[in-house]
Amino acid sequence: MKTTTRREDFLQASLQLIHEKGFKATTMRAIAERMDFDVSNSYNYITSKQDILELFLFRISQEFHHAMDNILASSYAADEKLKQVISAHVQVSAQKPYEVALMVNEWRNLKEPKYSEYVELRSQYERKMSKLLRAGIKEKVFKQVDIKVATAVILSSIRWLYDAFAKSKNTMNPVELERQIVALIFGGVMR
Amino acid sequence: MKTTTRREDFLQASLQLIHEKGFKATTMRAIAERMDFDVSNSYNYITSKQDILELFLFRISQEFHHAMDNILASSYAADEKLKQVISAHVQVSAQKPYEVALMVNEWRNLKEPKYSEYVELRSQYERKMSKLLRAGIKEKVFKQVDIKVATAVILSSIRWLYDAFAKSKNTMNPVELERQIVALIFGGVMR
DNA sequence: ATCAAATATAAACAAATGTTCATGTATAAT
DNA sequence: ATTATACATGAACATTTGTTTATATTTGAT
Repeated sequence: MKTTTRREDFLQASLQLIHEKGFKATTMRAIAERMDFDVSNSYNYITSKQDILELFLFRISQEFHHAMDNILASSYAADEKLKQVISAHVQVSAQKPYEVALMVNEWRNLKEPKYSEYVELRSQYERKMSKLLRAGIKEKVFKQVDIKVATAVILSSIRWLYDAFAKSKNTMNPVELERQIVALIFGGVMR
Repeated sequence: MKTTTRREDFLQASLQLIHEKGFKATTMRAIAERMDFDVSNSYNYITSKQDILELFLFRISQEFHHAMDNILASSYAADEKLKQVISAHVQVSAQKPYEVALMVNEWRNLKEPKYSEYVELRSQYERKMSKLLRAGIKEKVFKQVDIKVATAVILSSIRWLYDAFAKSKNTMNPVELERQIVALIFGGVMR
């Protein structure tokens, strides 16, 4: 079977390099060099450098949205939903740390109109999280916290995950990690 | 009195622009244009573009370290210390949101040896937070959480603050914000 | 009024960068 | 064997970018 590997290899090399150096600092020549061919050949696989970024960013964003949508549409209680959202973040961060890294660090490098599109997706995701929290408060499973603050705190508190997995893919146990994080977000640090 | 305003104006314009566009995307010409003078004149105030970044980054980093050190050296209990660390983050983020933004987003653009220096400062800060948490667990005021995870979660959960203040300098009330965040980190979301 | 420091301009530079074009070679299906 | 498709090369391009150099003007203290 032909897995059209060449293009995928190129994209993986790009992803790796962008993660290492940042999007702006990653030159087309550097990617080509890592693939052991000339710069110009890169344009047989993509039509512009921006393409690479857009490709990864919108794909991984969609993945998060899908997970979130399925969880919200379930009949679980709000606390179980929140647990599952956290679980999804841990799992995606574990399986695709470099893509998540782009989501955290490189989305600013998108150009219009993709930039605005992406910012909107990001806002939508935040709104979905807010919705979950609001429901949980109404269900009386969550405290009466400020929704905006809680949304920011919770989403922000899991944004470092990709870094832990990017550094050590094997040593980390996603299941135990999830347990720890859920414990903290649910119950805080105080005894 | 002479407030040597010219250089400071230049640096403020730089900071503003870097916050807007990112360090790499901010050109010396763009800064000069905002100051209404020629590019070359910029080099009467700095010796290189890197200088600008280093200047802001190490200055603000020191500010956080100072605050943390004073808190750790106090005789407060661990939970009160943690509260004060959070308070310091809120205040610095409120007063210098653009500098904090650089700390979050642009430190990767430092070049060696400053890059390694900065990464070390960052690690030190994390270690100080871990120390605080470890003490709190021993004092039995904190739960027996995983120190590494708790450090990452807590520090990460307050990294968005600068953004809230950069967007709306006046509408945000730092005191109330601090209260909300402390409540979440101390007690979690569950009722 | 003089003189030094601060502030500004104009021109030029070397290097880096994304991208294109014309062309060539390997591969696999017909 | 022919042909279409995938994969590759080399040269060249127009811009952009950080920085330097030489020189001028403004400003404030003496």
